[in-house]
Amino acid sequence: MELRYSPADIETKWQQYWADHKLNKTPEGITNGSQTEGSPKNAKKFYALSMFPYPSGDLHMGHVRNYTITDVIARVRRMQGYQVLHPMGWDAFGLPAENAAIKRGVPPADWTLKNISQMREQLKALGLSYDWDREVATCLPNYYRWTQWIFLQFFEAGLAYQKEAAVNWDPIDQTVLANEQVDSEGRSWRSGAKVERKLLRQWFFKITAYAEQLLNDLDQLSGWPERVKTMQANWIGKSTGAQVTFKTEAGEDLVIYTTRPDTLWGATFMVLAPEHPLVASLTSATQADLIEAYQAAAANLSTIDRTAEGREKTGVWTGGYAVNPVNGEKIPVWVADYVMMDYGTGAIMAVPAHDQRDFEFARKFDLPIKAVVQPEDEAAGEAAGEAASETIAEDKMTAAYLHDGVMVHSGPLNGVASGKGEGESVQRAIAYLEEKSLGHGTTNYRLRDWLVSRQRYWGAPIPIIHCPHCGTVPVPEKDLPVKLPENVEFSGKGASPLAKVEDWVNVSCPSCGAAAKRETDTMDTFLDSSWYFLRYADANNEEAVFSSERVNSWLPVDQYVGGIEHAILHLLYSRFFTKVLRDRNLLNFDEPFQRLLTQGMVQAITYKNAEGQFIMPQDITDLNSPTDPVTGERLQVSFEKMSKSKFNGVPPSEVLAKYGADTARMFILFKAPPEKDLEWDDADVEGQFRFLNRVWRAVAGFAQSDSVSLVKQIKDIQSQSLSKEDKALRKATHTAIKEITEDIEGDYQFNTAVSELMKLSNALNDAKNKTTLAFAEGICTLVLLIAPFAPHIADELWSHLGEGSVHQQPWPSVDNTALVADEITLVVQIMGKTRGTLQVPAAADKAALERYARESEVAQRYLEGKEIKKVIVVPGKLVNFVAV
RNA sequence: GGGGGCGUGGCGGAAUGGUAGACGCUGCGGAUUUAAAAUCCGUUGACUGUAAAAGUCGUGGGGGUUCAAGUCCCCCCGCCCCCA
Repeated sequence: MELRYSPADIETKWQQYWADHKLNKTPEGITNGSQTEGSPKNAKKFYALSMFPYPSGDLHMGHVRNYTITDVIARVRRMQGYQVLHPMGWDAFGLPAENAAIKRGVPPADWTLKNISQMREQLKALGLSYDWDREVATCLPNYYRWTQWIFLQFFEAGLAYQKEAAVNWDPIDQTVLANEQVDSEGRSWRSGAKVERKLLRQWFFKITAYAEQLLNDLDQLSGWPERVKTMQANWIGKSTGAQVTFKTEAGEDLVIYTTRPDTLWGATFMVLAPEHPLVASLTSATQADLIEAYQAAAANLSTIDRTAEGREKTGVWTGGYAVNPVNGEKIPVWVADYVMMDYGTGAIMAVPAHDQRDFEFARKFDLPIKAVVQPEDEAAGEAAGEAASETIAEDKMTAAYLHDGVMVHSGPLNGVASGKGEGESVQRAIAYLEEKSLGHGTTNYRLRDWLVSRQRYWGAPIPIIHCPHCGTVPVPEKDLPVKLPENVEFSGKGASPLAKVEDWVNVSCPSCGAAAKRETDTMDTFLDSSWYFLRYADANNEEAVFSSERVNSWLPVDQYVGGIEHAILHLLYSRFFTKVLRDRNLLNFDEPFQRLLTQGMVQAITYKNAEGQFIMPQDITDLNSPTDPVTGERLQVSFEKMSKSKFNGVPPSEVLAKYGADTARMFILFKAPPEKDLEWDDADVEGQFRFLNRVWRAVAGFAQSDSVSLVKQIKDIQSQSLSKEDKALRKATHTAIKEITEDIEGDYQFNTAVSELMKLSNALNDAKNKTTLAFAEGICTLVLLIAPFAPHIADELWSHLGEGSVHQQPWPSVDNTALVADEITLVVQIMGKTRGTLQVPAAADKAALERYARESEVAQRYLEGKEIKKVIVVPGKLVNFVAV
């Protein structure tokens, strides 16, 4: 055995061994009455999953971190005797492939498949324990056939529909986007372009039908980070309130939605969205031109622009009025773009005294303000930062009054406490409205239906045929998949490239046989990724989307790992799909991902000049005191997410070539807790490499000594009969087992798990006698414990110690007798301050501990001349004297 | 404005209410070496102090609970994320 650790010599060897011996194959059950092949029925199962990557062609450090985390979990579970499903695949549809086709003329399929095989090799080089037999790629017909099939399930269930709507248009990618795919600044999640508004006929999925479930079932997700659940809840945006029917002068019903029906008596005007259907009939002849111009201007603005806080309010009076049903007051109806047609009813009553946006609008257009909530007393008014007088003076208000108080000028609500609680104003108002048949309590969601069609080529074609006679006809199941044609021209402009492929578009109607046309839009790639985790359970099924039995036995995913950027998008869509497929009786669980870990970013150091430009490190003379190569000014140093544009990317291939996969894995796990951002540091990588070298030398030294024969006797070891030193070593060994097992089974504290490996390694190196049974046990345990983290070196070392692959050995178990110490360190405190420690027998009882402490030199010194008031004895820990 | 998270040495980070800073990196000193790399040993919160000791302060700031607070409670400051 080599005394020098050389990862290049062992890593590919073991990767080949694992593949040859099918170590990572998902266990297959036995086919009999109750069990289906491929389903984990008897044993405990564990489904470990990383979010699958887009095959860009190159693995980056974020991937390495994500997959290493899941791999450690999968490997530990296997050693613990679980049946493990740990698959990998490709989120392979998407725009980069199409852009490559436009730029370089490479067919998207070729480009994608080449990238996949390249990245697959990179993944294999990391020693990730995937069952490659279950690999999926969403761009292959044997996968997207079933994506199309699922689309038809949605269609059949009435959850997929077409409608004409003002949608988000990405001018760079030349396609529409769902609301979730536009950030808070109105930019595309992919291209970063400012999205535009366009009126288009598009396909939608009725995710709003599941809004309530998607919100409520968040409670089931105890293994999810709180902030992800909060983000989803915010996105769904449930609000409760009431719909109230006003009457226009012409006698038409004008229904508004409000979360504060109790303030109805304070409504002084109304506002309609520019798109509201009643605008035309309400508009007077004199206002018509102004209104039309305003509508035209609003049509070009995105939701984000229209609702931005602090934006100057705009609006136009229609010239019309409506009647407030609770008090018969006639109030003017305005049109303004801060009211959205697709939220609530597209119409609001404006209560400027108690709504900030209404307040700003009223002040700008000099509309009346009427307060109907008054602070309960002066103190409340002052505390709230409002007018200090007992009553709010409408003419002096500088902001809407949003705090609690008492209802006034509100007919039946006068004197009632304002608020949403039991018996408070909001509930009383709803009861009143319902009693008088003026309105009713209702619930509203911010969540909108999911726009799923895209005007691009490289996606799953929507399996629909448009027939002039039969209308929208689903492609019959037997005709799936609707394959993407290959003879396509890519221009990157205008409609979907599919529209120009005549022989593909023109088909006969499956229903009546007449000449008809295929739908030329493809599906949002988020559909592909909303069910891939189900397909892994039965990845090679040619007959069905999956066997329900297999899916029900493997799912839910026990541990899902991915980036926080999918907190809403992918995770919300996947939850929605799961619920719909459950309601189609295809599976029997509510939530797809039991536990979720959102790993932090991988960052590296960047240098920025005063203009905010990133400077390449190789242009900087002295990295310890970096200055601008041109101006000589001091550069700003910070850690940012790795990227080419910031000149701080570290390609995984470089690290693998220099140190090997095991070092890369260990470094990434050790450097930071998984959910926190990780700062790349070459010196720390070096440190990990040194650590693996120490492990190698320690084990190699032992394996070459005569003591290696002791390995067979380890199972007979008994702490009781050992020397003091061996006992201590054995305690270190079993402490490591205990701590590492707990770190992994608990909150995935890989950083502390690795530090425990280091402690054990240190204890072994410090051992004076390296020929003992306790030492042999320590060495073998170290190799077993390090196996999930650094799988190659562990297998190489194990091959010199034991039989078979280390990854097929059982995870070590703690011998509690080894953890018992003969002596403990007793802390002596005086008045709560630690003054010293002493070694005492572990078996000492409270009285004995107090006696030891009292007689100790430190206590004598500190307690001299003082009176002991009280003694606190914490067994096994400390004695504290309270003395004056 | 609302919600969530965070604040600990030169750095990354550890600490069931019980010795703060585990483990690692960096720095410093030393051994080995013709020299270097590699390796090994020691040291590395601040301050006071010494021959050796020993002591004081210290987990963003201020208060509180407790024999004992990084940890629990109240107020404040700063940073990050999400939603408006």
